[in-house]
Amino acid sequence: MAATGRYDCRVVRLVDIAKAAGVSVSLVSRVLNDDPAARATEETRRRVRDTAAAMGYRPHHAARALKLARTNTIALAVPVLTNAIFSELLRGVEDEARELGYTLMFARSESFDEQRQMSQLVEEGRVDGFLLQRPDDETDESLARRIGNAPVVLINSVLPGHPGSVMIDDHGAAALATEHLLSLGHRRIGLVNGFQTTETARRRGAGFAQTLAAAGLDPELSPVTHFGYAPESAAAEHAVTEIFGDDRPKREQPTALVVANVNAALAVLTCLRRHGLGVPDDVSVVAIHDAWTAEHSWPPVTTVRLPVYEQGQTSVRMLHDALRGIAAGDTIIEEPPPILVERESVRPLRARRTAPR
Amino acid sequence: MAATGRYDCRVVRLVDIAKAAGVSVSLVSRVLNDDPAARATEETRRRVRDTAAAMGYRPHHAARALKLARTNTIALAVPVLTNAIFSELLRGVEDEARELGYTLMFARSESFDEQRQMSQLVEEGRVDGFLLQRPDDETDESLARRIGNAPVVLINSVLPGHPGSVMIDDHGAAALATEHLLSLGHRRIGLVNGFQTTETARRRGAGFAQTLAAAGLDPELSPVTHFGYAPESAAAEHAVTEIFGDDRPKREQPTALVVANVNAALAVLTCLRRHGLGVPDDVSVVAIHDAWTAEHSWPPVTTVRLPVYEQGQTSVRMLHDALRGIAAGDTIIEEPPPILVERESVRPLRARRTAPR
DNA sequence: CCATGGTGAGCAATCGTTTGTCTGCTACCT
DNA sequence: AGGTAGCAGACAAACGATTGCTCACCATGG
Repeated sequence: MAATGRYDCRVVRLVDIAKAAGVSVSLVSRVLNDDPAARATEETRRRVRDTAAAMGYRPHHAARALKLARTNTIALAVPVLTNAIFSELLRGVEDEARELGYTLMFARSESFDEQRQMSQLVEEGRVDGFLLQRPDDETDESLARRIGNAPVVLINSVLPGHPGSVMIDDHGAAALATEHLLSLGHRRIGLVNGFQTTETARRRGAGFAQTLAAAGLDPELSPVTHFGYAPESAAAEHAVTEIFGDDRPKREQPTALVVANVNAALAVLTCLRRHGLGVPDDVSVVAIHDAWTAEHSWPPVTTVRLPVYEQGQTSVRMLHDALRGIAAGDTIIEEPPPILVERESVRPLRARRTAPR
Repeated sequence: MAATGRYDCRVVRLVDIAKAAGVSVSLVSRVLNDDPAARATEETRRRVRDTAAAMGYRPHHAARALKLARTNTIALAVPVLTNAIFSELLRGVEDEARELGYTLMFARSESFDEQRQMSQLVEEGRVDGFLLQRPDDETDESLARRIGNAPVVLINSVLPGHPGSVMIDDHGAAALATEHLLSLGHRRIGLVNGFQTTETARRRGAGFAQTLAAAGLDPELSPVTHFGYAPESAAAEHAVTEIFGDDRPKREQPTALVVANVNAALAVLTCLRRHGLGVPDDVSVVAIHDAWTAEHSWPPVTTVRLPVYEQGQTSVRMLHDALRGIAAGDTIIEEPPPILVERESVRPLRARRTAPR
């Protein structure tokens, strides 16, 4: 047997099994694939299966993909991999992909650009389709071009004219966070939100605003910022400066903050401290999304946990359906519902250190 | 044109270009691949290239992989993706992979097991080889079985008998952290280390111990724990309890801690607080590896930054060499050297709140 | 006794590329 | 003028798996 390169890669092929079992290649293929057209005695089938197992046969992926025009591989493309929230999504995606027989390939959205479109993965026959979480700063036109007409399910994002988005209950999560603060007596609440261009920010902003309105509060007293979540950038600093800076009279400053993303919340904590504001003594903080980092910040952050694992599962199922020609509409994961995880970054308003009323 | 499924996937093939340009398939292939055996006039070449570009030709990956027995794809398998340190490694791997013409595929080490061996990826012809960071809790035998005889470069780990590991300067990093604390007057220093079975923990432990020994210190005063880094587990709690628990007389407790991993350091901060120990007032903390989370903890953690980006690059180059039959030995990335990033978790010993000596 | 049909299995084309070999043709040398 | 060298390009066989079709054999029924 010839070795390819320095590694002894003699792979077992159908023809090897056929020879060993004394049957034809096509019969081996049919038996191993449980093809109903396979005409063989039970004894022959067993012999084929046994020799295949004994020789350690693995179907050659490229050959099969070439013949079937199907790779049984899907890609998951997200803006950043190193994100504690993403790990939940990944678990769901991975579990469901395995369940449905897909191999999973990861990619960072950023590793694609005008040169290297994502649709290339499909055109080149590397993957059948992909799950995509849209980067915050990309225009509709650019995204549409990168997607081409490849089968795509969008995660936490939408594209006008594109069917198949999977969202979570951003509205409900923001409402739950806001209600929690309201129930503790807070009346001036700020929202540190993501970029206004993103669908999640819109939905979280709406949940926040509607909850305040339902409580009969004046939106003027509820500052909202839109600087995104990236902890490396000065996003949090901008947000905190805008809300607690000198432009705003002290007595109009919020006593509590809803931060639309737990990673951003960690940066917000640092900035609040720099501004001389204590958490929770001066400002209470609730973040949307739960992650292990929220437990290890100071103070540990109260969060709203969302069903991200289930979102991952559903995304794969939707792509699977799309690949089989079953059109899918947009989906919002509402089960299980958002849950409040109470930690130490929140305190009732009356217990504030400086101003009891 | 027939559409596969509901998506219009008419891919452009060589034969389409050949027909359009009025030449044979083989000539198109040769021209597009710059095959020196291509015999064609400059004019023909241009015509072929132009029509290929105009028709948006993408070579079909599976067909090429089948013919060439080479995928130009490598996989990166790490225990956890959601790790701020990993993002640096990933950047390096991705950049170098693109440079050398490889497509990158990610996998979590955990998604492989006795059923689904990693070597399957190679046997099935999905990837040419992979980069693997060994999970902390796997035995040599199990790992060797999962790898099979596939081309693998190990990252931050070793396997007896396996050539080709890429390490960073763990020894130097631990030494630098320890020296920093020594230079500030600390004499009783603890090490919160990873599992004793891992190579990185051994090397960091050695750097720590040698530095202390060189300073003429008694190792008995330097407690070392081996509970790993996972922030979800009780690893940090075990470590802090072992070092600062009641078993150890108060006066023998360390005044400073080297934590072998920045993620673990965040958990350690939380545990120290729970034990009533202030950082840096009662205990100074230096962590190995730098990450954005270290800036946003309380207090921000002093770290040792390591050249993880370069490690990623080198790993890909080593795998590339191995695939071309160039045997590679083990490598330690020593350039650039470890750098101390000073933040607020460290204070000179004489300035301690409680004990001036 | 012949037609029919079911059973067990093999033949051969095909997926899109690559690559060794072959075929004309022109031009040049002697 | 005949032989040959060199050039432009086509032909065809792979790579490994899938699948429609064919084929031989045997039993059964009319």
